[in-house]
Amino acid sequence: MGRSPCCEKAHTNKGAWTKEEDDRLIAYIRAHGEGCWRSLPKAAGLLRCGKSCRLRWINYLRPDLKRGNFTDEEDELIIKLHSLLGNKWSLIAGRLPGRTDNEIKNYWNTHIRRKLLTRGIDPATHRPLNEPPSTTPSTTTTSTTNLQDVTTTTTTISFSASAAAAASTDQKDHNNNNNNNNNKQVVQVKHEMMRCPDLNLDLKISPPMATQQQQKQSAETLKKNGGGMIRELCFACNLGLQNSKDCSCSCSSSFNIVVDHNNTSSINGGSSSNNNNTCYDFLGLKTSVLDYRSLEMK
DNA sequence: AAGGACACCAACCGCCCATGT
DNA sequence: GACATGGGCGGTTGGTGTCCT
Repeated sequence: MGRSPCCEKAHTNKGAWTKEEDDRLIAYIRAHGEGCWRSLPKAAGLLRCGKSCRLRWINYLRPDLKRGNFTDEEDELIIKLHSLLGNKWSLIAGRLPGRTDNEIKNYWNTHIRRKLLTRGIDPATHRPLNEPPSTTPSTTTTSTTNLQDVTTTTTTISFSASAAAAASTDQKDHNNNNNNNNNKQVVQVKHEMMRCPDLNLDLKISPPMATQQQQKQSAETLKKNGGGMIRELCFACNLGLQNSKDCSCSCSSSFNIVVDHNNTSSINGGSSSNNNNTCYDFLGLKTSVLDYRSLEMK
C-alpha cells in the first residue's frame, strides 16, 4: 500500500526559502520548540511541507551550526569515520559538532572524494585505486600509509543486543529478502585490514588482543595517569594503530574496547571491571563507556 | 564580452523504521 | 498482525556562482 504524502503538495511552496519564511520558522521554533513537523507549517503560517521545514531548520537555521570551511582536522576525521561507517552521514555528523549530515555529504562529494582520488585512493572503498577488486591477499602499499593489505572481511557492528542477535540471522535473511534488514541498528562495515590492520571489529574494537602483561601495563599506565582522567589518544591509536608512523601521542599501551551482547562496553587493558568514570577518546568521542548506540544520536 | 563547463550546495524525493492505534 | 503516521536518512537534482576558453 502506498503512503500518503507528508503534506498537501498543491498548496506548498518549493524551492529556496525566503527571509520571511526563515524568520517565521525561527520564531515559531523559538516559541514552541521543535515538535510535530507535520503540523508545524500550518501552525507557523508557512506554506511549506513539514519535512521541508525540518530540513531547513536542521541544515541551515539551527543556532548551533558551525558555518564556514572545514578544517584539515575535520577533513581527516570525516575520511576516517567514512572508512569505518561508510555513507552513514548522520553518524559521521554526530561526531562533528555543528556540522550537518547534508553538509558533510555535500562536502564529501565535492571536496574529499577528489582529494582521495588525487591521493590514488578509491573514496568508496578507501583502497588504492589501481588495486584489483579481488579479496585475495596482496602486499600493495599506498602512497599515504605503509599499511599492508592483508585481507578483506565483512564484520557486523551491533548497536544493540537485539541487533547483535539479529545480525547473525540478518545475513541469512539478507539472502532471502533484501529489504528485511536492521540497518538502523546494524551497520555492516567492510573493514579492510589494509586500513586498520590491527583493528578487530568482530563484536569488539581492539588492537590485537593485548597480552595479560600488556593489559597489566596498561592498567598501571592508566593508574599513573590519574585513572579517572580523560585519556587523550591520537587518532592512530584510537584506531588501534599504536606505534604506527601516524601515531602522534607515542603511547605504548593497548586498550581493547569490547562491545558485548548485553549493550555494555568495557575497556580491556584499562579498567574493564571498574569503569569508575574512566573516559576514553575513541574517534574523538570522549566517553566514559563507549556505547555504539550513541553513534546514532545527533 | 559571451557562453559553455564546472563546482558548489540547498532542497527535494523516495524509502525505511519506529511507534501508535 | 495490519495499517497509518511521523520522523529521519541517503541519494539525487537543479539553481547559482565561478572559471575557462
